[in-house]
Amino acid sequence: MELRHLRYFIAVAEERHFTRAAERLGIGQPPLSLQIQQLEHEVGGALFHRLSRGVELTEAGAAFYEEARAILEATARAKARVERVTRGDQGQIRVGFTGSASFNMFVPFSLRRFKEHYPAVNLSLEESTTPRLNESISQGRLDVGFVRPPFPDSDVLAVAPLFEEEMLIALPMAHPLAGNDVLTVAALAAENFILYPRPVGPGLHDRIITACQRAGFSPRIGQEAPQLSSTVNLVAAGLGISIVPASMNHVHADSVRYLPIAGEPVRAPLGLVYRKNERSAAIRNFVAAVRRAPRPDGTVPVPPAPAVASAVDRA
Amino acid sequence: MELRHLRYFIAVAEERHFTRAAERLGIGQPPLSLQIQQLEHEVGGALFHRLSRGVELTEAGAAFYEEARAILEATARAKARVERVTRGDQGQIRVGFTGSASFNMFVPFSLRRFKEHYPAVNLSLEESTTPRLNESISQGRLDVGFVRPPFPDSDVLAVAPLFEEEMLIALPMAHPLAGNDVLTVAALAAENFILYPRPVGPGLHDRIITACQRAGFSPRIGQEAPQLSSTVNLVAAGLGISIVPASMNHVHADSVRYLPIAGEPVRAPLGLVYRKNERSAAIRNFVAAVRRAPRPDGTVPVPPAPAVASAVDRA
DNA sequence: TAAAAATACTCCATAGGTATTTTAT
DNA sequence: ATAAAATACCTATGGAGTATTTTTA
Repeated sequence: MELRHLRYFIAVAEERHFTRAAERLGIGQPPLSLQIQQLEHEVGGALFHRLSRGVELTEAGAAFYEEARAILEATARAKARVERVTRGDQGQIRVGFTGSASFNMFVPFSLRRFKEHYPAVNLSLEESTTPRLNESISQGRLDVGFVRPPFPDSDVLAVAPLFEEEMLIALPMAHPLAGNDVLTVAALAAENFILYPRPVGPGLHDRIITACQRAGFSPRIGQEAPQLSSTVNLVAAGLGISIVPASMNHVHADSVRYLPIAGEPVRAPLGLVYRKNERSAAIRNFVAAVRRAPRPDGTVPVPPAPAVASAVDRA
Repeated sequence: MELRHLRYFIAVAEERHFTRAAERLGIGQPPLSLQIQQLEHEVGGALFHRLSRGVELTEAGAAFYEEARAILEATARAKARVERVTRGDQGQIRVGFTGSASFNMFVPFSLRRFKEHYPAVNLSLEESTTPRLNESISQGRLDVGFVRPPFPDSDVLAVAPLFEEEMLIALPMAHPLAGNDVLTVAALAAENFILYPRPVGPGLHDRIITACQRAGFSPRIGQEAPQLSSTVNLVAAGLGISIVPASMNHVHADSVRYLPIAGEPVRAPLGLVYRKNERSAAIRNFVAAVRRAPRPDGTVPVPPAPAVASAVDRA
């Protein structure tokens, strides 16, 4: 059986007339008769009663008509679905992000923008650390990730650097230094730093350590936080100070004072990681849409110096 | 697009290998490649990623695979359904019966027997008068009918006479004649008869009138009942007497006395009406099953004299 | 470089066309 | 008697076979 048989059968069933059905199909009546005979032989029963003025459906034919219609409609649906998935209008994207990225409104805003353009694409979200996200994406458990440095230099992963935001010094409101408008990093030499373990976010961790060492001291870790988002909670509780991305400055805004760093700024880049050889149009559309999304105020659009130009953004 | 494309696509999708899929399909690899290319062109998107070691499904291909499987399964189902309907194992039969037929257990018993043999056939039931049933069946609103005489002599209708049951005299328990074991029709000459209008059931009506006239009188109609089933109710209420099929003798058994007729018996035939040129296997099976069904006790199996042998039972 | 898919071509099975016969009312 | 489907026969599209080249990792 072929779909041709179903198309021909439906024409005859609807015209109740072989000759008219043949005209409608743009073929002759004899080949149509033959195809219907083939079909009747294959399904094992007569589909039409031959009358002197045309034909009528048998009981079996009436049953077959419903099925045949449904089958042809299913093929049209299948075709349309391939087209949509191919264009990227339909599909599934598994999006990962680090805790610190989720505080920057760029992430939810760019997700929303994408959803507006591609409403039939399903986005599933997952939060993890930058190293775990890179691992998940290269292994195919996730498709894209909003990550912090270090950006992976791998055969399978590509990174679109999105922007860099300033990092701010976070102090308890009651802290003696909280009255200043700006602070040098050097002024923090005697403070207790609150930091998360380096593997959780090696990029920002290293930038903080480096900034301190440039200022002439090694930061004293007063308390380790499980991850970036909880450092601010510990600062608010008065357990120490920290240096965090500017986008966190709305967290505990009443009990934590966020001060700009005087002199050499410390910056927190944000990047979008994806697979270099990704073929899903939906995912490619997503990457393109995020790259085009407007950057938040007060961020540096393109990475100025330390970007690894080679491995980045080649897909 | 043809089902061939779907069959080939599914083979490649499952083997993830053109050459192996071609072997499985019993064709060569080049024609398979061509068919898949045609399919990809028609659906407007790539269905496979060509790798150095075989192929893998694209996102669109994975979506198409589900649809293709469903379509092939639907064709198999459609085929099976035609076979079942053709064999008469599946279908719909609209069964009519007169009120008096429904009192004879033969009707529900033969319906149940049929249902046991053909559980997938749907029986819909409808009660009406014999003339209306004949009309409905010849016009295609019903398929078969358990009817009383007169059996139709028509170009489109056939009748299978099933059996004849005795008719009994029904008297109120308090009636002076109720003490007898049998009664002649002549003994009823002075009674008030309860009868339904002739058009409702002309066959039994005429038999009662004829029996009375043979006994030398015209029955006096004391009360007209709307239909046969309600005559017994009126007899039970003491409004008169009647002559009814023996199968009604369990109705109002406490307040109505049913007496055999002495001498020439009055009989009530039951027949199954259907369309002579019926092609539905389910309906033909139904007619055959009912004809074969065992007759109730105390009935005359075949019609002895007045059957119209010509028009009956030719389908 | 090796495995496998894509081309290039040839062939033939069969869908479709034309002419005619058979069937059903 | 007539409309319409079936049959007979012919044509040609395109599915499938064989040989070879190109592609991909």
